[in-house]
Amino acid sequence: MPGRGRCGSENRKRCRRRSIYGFLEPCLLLLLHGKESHGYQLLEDLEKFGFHEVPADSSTIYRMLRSLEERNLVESRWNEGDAGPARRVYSLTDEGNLYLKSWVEELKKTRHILQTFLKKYRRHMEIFHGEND
Amino acid sequence: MPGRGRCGSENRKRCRRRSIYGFLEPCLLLLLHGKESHGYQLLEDLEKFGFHEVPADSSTIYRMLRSLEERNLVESRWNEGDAGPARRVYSLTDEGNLYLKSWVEELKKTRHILQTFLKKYRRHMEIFHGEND
DNA sequence: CTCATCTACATGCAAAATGCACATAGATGA
DNA sequence: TCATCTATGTGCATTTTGCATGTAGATGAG
Repeated sequence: MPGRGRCGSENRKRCRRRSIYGFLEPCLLLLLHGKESHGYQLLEDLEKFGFHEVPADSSTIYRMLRSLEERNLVESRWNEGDAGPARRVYSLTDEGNLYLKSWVEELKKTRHILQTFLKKYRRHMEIFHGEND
Repeated sequence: MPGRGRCGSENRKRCRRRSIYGFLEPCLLLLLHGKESHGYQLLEDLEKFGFHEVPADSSTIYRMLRSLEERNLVESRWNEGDAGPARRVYSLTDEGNLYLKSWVEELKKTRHILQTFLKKYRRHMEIFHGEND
């Protein structure tokens, strides 16, 4: 069931996200690495990264895939052979592979900044409250 | 010199960010933890987190601080005593302190997802190319 | 056969975040 | 006097994204 809310509780509207921005993009690229797939499948496979909630709406995923295709990072073909409605099957291009690689470098830096932040916070807590977490 | 470009090279326009979304918010809160400060100072102090480029424009920082104040997470007063132009000095409220704490929990989850992603990528590289990174 | 449901993809719209250009204004020193 | 630095802010356009909704073939129950 795609298109469901992402923010946990019911009637909250448009809550702040507080997660990695555009992280959907490298996730899709990595899922497509060495294994072609289609939007609806990718939506389900995103779970594998350990999100508590799906990090994006289905519409966002379809749009992201089209955006990747416009930038020649993935390519698509129609698969009408199998059961069910036709699917647009995406696969990674060589360029997309390189792009994924650059994303990984970026995410390593992000991890480092995150470490710095959390270390800094812990130090603060030790000084101000004698707590540690 | 605030207001400079953020994307490294010169003529590129509006490049994709590929970093943590809204990460500015917890950074500002942590910088204000136990030490009041003003926008222009905070802009410089952001370096301490190890960013390669400042993660936000000065206008974004000032707007973010106002937004935090509207949500009662920080409070401000005017400091006109010292040298130079008047500064709006912000300090963390109790509520803001709790909010920072919740941000930290969120960022720990983010760190975990990031680890999962990078591990998954490394595994792929080992399988597909015999490389490891 | 009919109809609800599931799978799959897509669009329209509005809200939110944010970069860039620019405005404002006091302080400072040449 | 005037350029420059510090400091805060606004206006505008672009990008991203959630939510609602549309379309359409496939599938199974009745």
